[in-house]
Amino acid sequence: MTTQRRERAPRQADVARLAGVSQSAVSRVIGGDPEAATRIPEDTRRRILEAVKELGYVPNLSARKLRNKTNRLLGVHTFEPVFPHARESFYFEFLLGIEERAEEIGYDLVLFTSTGAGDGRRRVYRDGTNRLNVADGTVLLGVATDKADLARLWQEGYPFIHIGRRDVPGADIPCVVPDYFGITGDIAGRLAALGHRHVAYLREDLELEPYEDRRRGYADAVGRLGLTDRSPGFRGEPGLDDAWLDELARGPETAVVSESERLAESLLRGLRARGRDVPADVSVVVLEGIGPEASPRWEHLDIPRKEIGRIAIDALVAIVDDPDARTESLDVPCSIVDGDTTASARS
Amino acid sequence: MTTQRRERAPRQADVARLAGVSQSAVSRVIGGDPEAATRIPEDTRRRILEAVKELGYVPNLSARKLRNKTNRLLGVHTFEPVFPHARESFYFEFLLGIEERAEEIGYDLVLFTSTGAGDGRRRVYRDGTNRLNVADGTVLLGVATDKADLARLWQEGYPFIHIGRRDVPGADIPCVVPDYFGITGDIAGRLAALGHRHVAYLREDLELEPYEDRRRGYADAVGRLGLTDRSPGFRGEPGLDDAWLDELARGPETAVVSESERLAESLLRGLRARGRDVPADVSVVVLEGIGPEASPRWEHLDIPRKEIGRIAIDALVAIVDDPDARTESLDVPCSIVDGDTTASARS
DNA sequence: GATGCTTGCTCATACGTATGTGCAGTGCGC
DNA sequence: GCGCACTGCACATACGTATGAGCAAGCATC
Repeated sequence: MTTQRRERAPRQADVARLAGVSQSAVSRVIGGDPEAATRIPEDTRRRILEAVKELGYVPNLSARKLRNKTNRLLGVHTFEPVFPHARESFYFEFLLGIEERAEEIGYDLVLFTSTGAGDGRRRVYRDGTNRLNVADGTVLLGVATDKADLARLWQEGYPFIHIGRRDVPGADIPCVVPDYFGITGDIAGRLAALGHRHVAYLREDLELEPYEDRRRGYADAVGRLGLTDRSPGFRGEPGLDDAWLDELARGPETAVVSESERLAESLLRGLRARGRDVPADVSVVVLEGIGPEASPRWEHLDIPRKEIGRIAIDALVAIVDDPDARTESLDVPCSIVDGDTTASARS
Repeated sequence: MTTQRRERAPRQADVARLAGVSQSAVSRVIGGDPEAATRIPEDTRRRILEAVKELGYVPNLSARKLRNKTNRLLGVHTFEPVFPHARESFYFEFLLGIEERAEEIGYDLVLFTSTGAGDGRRRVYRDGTNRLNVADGTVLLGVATDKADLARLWQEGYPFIHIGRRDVPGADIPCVVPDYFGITGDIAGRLAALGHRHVAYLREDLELEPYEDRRRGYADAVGRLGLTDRSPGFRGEPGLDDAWLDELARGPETAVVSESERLAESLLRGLRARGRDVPADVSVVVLEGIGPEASPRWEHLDIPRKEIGRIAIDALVAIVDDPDARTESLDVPCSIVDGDTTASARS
């Protein structure tokens, strides 16, 4: 092994010349092709490996990928900045799972992170070029998903999977998604089991797919369980106003499902201002992962993010291995974290 | 543009067939080769671009890189986890500068982030393969730099630059480094200008390159300015003990340079316990970027991290463009942030 | 001693792109 | 009516790797 800095990277042909064999012999030894490797005797094999060391040969990944169509490199692309802190704590656990699983199965990870447009949004395509294709496949994340990019990736046949459900007309985007539909149904069921018959729903002013699933799951359960909900949120109106708080304080409702901690907090303030409390008069469940430091200890939905990250990698690898395999969206069960904000219905 | 999902990615040859030209004509139109493009009439050009749209052609980056040896992709590799929060705030600004500058000059960024070894350290090589070589060059960061990796990259001739000085015997690693030597000299100069003649130095128990530079810069200035320093830190002993605090409280020293805020804080406590205060009796300057919320407002060293990130990209691109250009380490001037912890020497 | 199997390789080719060279056709000058 | 420059492409090749096919030598078998 020379300590000289090289002028040109050596290729297999150089190794071959030094070892006195052909380039293909080198390739077989390097690649560890198991069937053919046995046909190369230990002696030749050693000569080749010595030449590799001597020249400091390192395989050219681009050539490999061109030939093999595979790299053992998986990408992670976020449609919004990863570096900025704001959303980071939310995505952190996904990334942990992704990283963990990728390493377990011997894939390397690259994180794509350039901003093509000037608007801070991450885009996949930059003047007609798909940067992702240096990796065998990519996990996509982020609320600000660019659907045009998604559609194009799908149409292009590039192997990818999206964390969180995203619908694109005409394409069926492979996703791994928290089972919001099921868990909001379970939450309604739990409230019903506590004796609550009149319930309400607090809706955020956002029309993203994850919210749709929660709303459908809740509505489905309300119907199935014969509950009554006359809240604005249930009818499709976001927010929480004084008129509705007045009505809630007077009315028969004994339980509320809130799409966010923020809404739940103003609900709590509003109720207390009207002489009512949680959970004595009204039970509250929050549909969002919230930190352990929250007060009160909201009963809430927990998304198994790390697990989802791991599942995303497995699903992606399946797609990479067989691009024709139709991958349906994968639902991952969520759980309910007990808190201090639910109780039996007052009789 | 068909909305069908494709079986196989179209190549330039497919586009050429559809447009009734040769593959090379397609390449010239796509690549925008300016000299040759003029020789292709608008009509043919349009036919080709239409075929590109029709087939949804996207260039193959691996083939391009194999042929061109360039991607317009730059890598960022951290020798320690990026995702975990601990060190993040420190590296955050570097990354901002890197990202900003890369975008300005039309390069895309990929962040390498797999852990080869089980010890959580990021390594560049994974069973003899250098993952970085999917990018044209890479910016390396992190305190836990693996010097063996660095040496191998250098020997391999791979274009890279390290943020922060790192010395490897036999190789000269291209670095962009905060000019600790210069700025600690300036700090000593500033103290001298305030009339301090007897000074002291508080040393961390770490032997990393950045600390060496600060120590050399300080020592050099002390000698040059004719100051006196009889502190353990100046002699090479780390830490701060009661014996020394007693001596400092009694002795002639009127100014202290501290390698960290942590040390400065215990210094402050020790002095106050002995009836002395900062800056009335002793001036203190801290050699580390500290948050604005610190109290007292330490006079301290400021590292222009974003600027360093930007410079790293420019230096890297220079190396990528001409691998033979010997890139000396780049010193980036630091500045002193005024605080409430220095004053003129008591007379 | 002809046949066939095994060993230990080499040869040739394909992956998709970019580019130097070449060549047929057209228009112009004389 | 011929030479010449210019236009508008096509042809061929190289980048570095992996792999199916093939081939010579050696050995065993009948």
